Amino acid sequence: MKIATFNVNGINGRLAVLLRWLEEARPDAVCLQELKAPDARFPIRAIEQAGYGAIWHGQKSWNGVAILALGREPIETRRGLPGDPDDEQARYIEAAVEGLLIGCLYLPNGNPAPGAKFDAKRRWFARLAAHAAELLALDVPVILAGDYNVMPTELDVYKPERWVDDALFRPEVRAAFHALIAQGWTDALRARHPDARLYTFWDYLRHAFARDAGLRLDHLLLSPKLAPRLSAAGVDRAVRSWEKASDHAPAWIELAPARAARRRKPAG
DNA sequence: ATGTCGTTTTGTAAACGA
Repeated sequence: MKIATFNVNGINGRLAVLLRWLEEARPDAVCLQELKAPDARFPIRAIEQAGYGAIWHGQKSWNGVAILALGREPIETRRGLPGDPDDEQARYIEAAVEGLLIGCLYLPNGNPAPGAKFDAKRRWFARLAAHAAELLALDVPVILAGDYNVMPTELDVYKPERWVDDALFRPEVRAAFHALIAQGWTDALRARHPDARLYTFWDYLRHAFARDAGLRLDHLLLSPKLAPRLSAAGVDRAVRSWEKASDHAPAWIELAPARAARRRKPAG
């Protein structure tokens, strides 16, 4: 089973890119972020014609998240992150797909830092951690995928010293990410590629992609029940080079069938 | 600072957020 996350940066402006990638990659489930469209303008017909069922949580101009499932309808379990009734930004949606609970998230950018936006990012992160802990307590297979707007370590930044004061890399935000991991989650791409420079985002400015001046911002976190099934992970870098590309590339994982996880190798 | 996208609108150019 292949599961991907992709910040599309405008689902209507990038529809041709999304459809081409769906056709080529054929992921079984997809988390999308930055739809930048209200619910009524989600291109559900084109998505269905590509073979996918979908649920979405849209918003005019900004944010917006969706979950796609190949050949089936995702069963929505949550819309919006709990913990703040005044939060009206469309940044979280959750669904059951093929026995898997999938949380799709778009964490606030938080710039400029310090400031009100940075404080809001930290509060949203705290709410995510609280909800993530509740998901772990369910003791079911869970994946939390999306644009976390965090580079977890220096290996995830083309030039770390330039980013130390940025909301995407400040110590408070990295600490929040590592505290989340410490709950028991597995950062799937890093688990499969411990030493590789893997980026999922390249700025439109200053020919960042041509220079490979990238950041790893998009992450797939696996619950303990799911982590043993991780068989492959990667980034579809080429998508970033396509015409009218998003500034993010899709990140993906492959999971072995559930029964394979029960086979244990002898210790040692 | 740089400078590039998609989006929206007291709209076809400028602002905003990323």
